[in-house]
Amino acid sequence: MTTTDTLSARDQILDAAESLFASKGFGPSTIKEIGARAELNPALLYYYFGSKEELYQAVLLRLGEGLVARGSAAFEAATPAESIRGLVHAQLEFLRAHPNVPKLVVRELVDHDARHAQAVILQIAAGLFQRLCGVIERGQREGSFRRDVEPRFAAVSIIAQVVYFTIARPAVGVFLGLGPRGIDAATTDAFGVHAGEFALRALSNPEPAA
Amino acid sequence: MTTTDTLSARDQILDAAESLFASKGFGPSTIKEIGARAELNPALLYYYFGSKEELYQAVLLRLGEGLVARGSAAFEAATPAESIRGLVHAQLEFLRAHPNVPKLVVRELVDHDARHAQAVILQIAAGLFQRLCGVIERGQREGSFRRDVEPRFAAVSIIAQVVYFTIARPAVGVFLGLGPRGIDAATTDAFGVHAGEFALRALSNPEPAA
DNA sequence: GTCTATACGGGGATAGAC
DNA sequence: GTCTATCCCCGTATAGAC
Repeated sequence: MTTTDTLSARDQILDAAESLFASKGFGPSTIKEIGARAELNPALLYYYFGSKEELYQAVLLRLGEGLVARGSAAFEAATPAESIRGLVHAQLEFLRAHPNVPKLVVRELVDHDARHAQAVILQIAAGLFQRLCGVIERGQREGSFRRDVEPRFAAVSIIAQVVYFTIARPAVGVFLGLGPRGIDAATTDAFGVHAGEFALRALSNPEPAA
Repeated sequence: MTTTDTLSARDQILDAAESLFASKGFGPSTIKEIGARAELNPALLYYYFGSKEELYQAVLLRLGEGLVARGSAAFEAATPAESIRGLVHAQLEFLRAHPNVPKLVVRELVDHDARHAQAVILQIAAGLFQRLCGVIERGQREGSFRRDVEPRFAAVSIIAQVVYFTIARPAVGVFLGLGPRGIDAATTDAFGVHAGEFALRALSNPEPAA
């Protein structure tokens, strides 16, 4: 089982690094800690990845792959409105299930101005953002959405709600009067519904006949 | 000028630490760098603050004070709609002028689950969030805003747009087709207008007579 | 209050055995 | 491929002169 073990060791390191980078950031996470969490020798990291920084990039790359997939189903909905509801719901679900994703991406944004995350950002841009814009434009053509909205700004507003809620969870909990740990699954679901409807009301055409 | 020099040294350290923590994060910022940027001996840091962590807390505390002030004027507008427009504009202006603020706060959220930022979060909650909720509720009572919206969720959605746009600037630039550095002042202003109108359309009552 | 000098630990990374 | 041992630098923090 040499091959299996090889893959497994590499993945063990990636898993350990992902959770450590997500919880502590790049700088404070140490090679020795990553090795310990992976239950492997820290020196293996250099065998597989060459350096701590290259390991970091590999983690980001692997993360980006799973991110787009989850939202894709939403774009097959019949109406633009359903697509948007589905997308918000799917993204919120995904981010809740994988809290490392937004943490790592946002950390990369503020820590390194996204220098290591260009590939991930392009993935998201092509896989989610552009398609969301397409859905909005379709709604505008079909007359259900108002035309005096810049589709790309609207897409930013939609994504912003989901991402902010996830990232700023401790602050949002305090804002809502629930305490820094007070956001539960029910609140998250309720906010997901709100975010979708909020966006749809902002987009909906007051004169559907126009 | 002993007193002046004393204050000035302390503030020089705070200024240097603020910009360094904002640009590199807490972990990677070193005592020696902070001293160098402040043009003072690194050992002074311990004289004034006791430790690197206590210095960090002092930076966060000082930052929180200026944050609320800028938005406060908006709450004196005549109508809820004007308050929301004014708040979005003022916050976007403030965040653009002080890019350290969102960076440090978000960094603290993801790095330490906001453990060091509790005081700042409470400040924002009391000084901005609650008042924003109050404005929304007033609009609902007066009939200009629809009543089937949870005011606190709506407030989160409003803040989310502004914060996300600021924090995720490199990603948003790519999304908009402008490149990672492509967001200029005009785009920021345009988005600010959009964000305000987006929220107001989502809130506005379709049957103003109700 | 401000500086110099230094202790001390822990960091990333490498050499080389197996 | 995996491990042991270790180098060397740089980090925080302190002691003590001025």
